[in-house]
Amino acid sequence: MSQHHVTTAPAAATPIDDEERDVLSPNCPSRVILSRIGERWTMFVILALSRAGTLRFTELRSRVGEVTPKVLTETLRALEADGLVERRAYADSPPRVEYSLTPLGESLLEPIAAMREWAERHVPEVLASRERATG
Amino acid sequence: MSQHHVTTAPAAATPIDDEERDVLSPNCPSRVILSRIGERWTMFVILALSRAGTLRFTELRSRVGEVTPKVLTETLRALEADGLVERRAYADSPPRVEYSLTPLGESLLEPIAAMREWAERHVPEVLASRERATG
DNA sequence: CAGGATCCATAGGGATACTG
DNA sequence: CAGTATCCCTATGGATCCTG
Repeated sequence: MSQHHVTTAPAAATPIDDEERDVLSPNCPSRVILSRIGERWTMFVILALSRAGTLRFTELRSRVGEVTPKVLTETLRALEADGLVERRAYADSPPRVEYSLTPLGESLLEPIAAMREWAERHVPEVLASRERATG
Repeated sequence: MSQHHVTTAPAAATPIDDEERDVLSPNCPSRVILSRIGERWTMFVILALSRAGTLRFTELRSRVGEVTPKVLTETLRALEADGLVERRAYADSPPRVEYSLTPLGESLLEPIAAMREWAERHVPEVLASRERATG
């Protein structure tokens, strides 16, 4: 993620008729979002929050059961940085922090649902095919 | 990927009210497909094939410009194993191999489109947010 | 042409232990 | 409670060179 691959062909008349090339850019919309939701715990966090509305750090953890705090924190920070999740910290003692989806995060639920539907309908075939291939 | 987490609760009245837990299974439909399309070159290959219909190995490469043959091969093999891409080899000389989407692969274009639309509409916000966060 | 074979770098994830 | 702080490991992806 630290590479830039500066495709800055300056003012030269670069014929950008093809959207194909776009897919390769680190800033390609699809890539940005797909690489984000493709990460290990992202989907879980988003779906958990979409159901619960609001969850505290430990609640989130307990729904997974296997995430280490470090990794969960990283996931949440990334989602927060992307504006998909809101982190609200209260100055209580003991500390209390609540996570929830932002409107932007909620808007993502729709394409996610489409993907899930496809997955539920077709992944059995994928798995079968995969098994045939590897044995 | 070697775990199974066989969710085959036979006849036992296992209260599978929560789909949440499912997300964690390696065989969770969503995870299967998301981790596949989340891989570095998968989307590119699928989209390229969806436009061209059929492409040879080198044609595919030239559309990317940066994939090494090894990685492209791995990507294609994975897609093939999943039944999303068809590989047709002709016994010519020089060798000729053509890749295309299977019907299953084509059916995936729909949810992908939904995701792309969301991405194109909202990723600017994500990027802006991301910039605000990291500076 | 369409890869196979090798070697290598790194990042994503994880295990553990500790703290404001 | 809600995280830090460390150390560590493997898989993914890449660079290179070679070949049926």
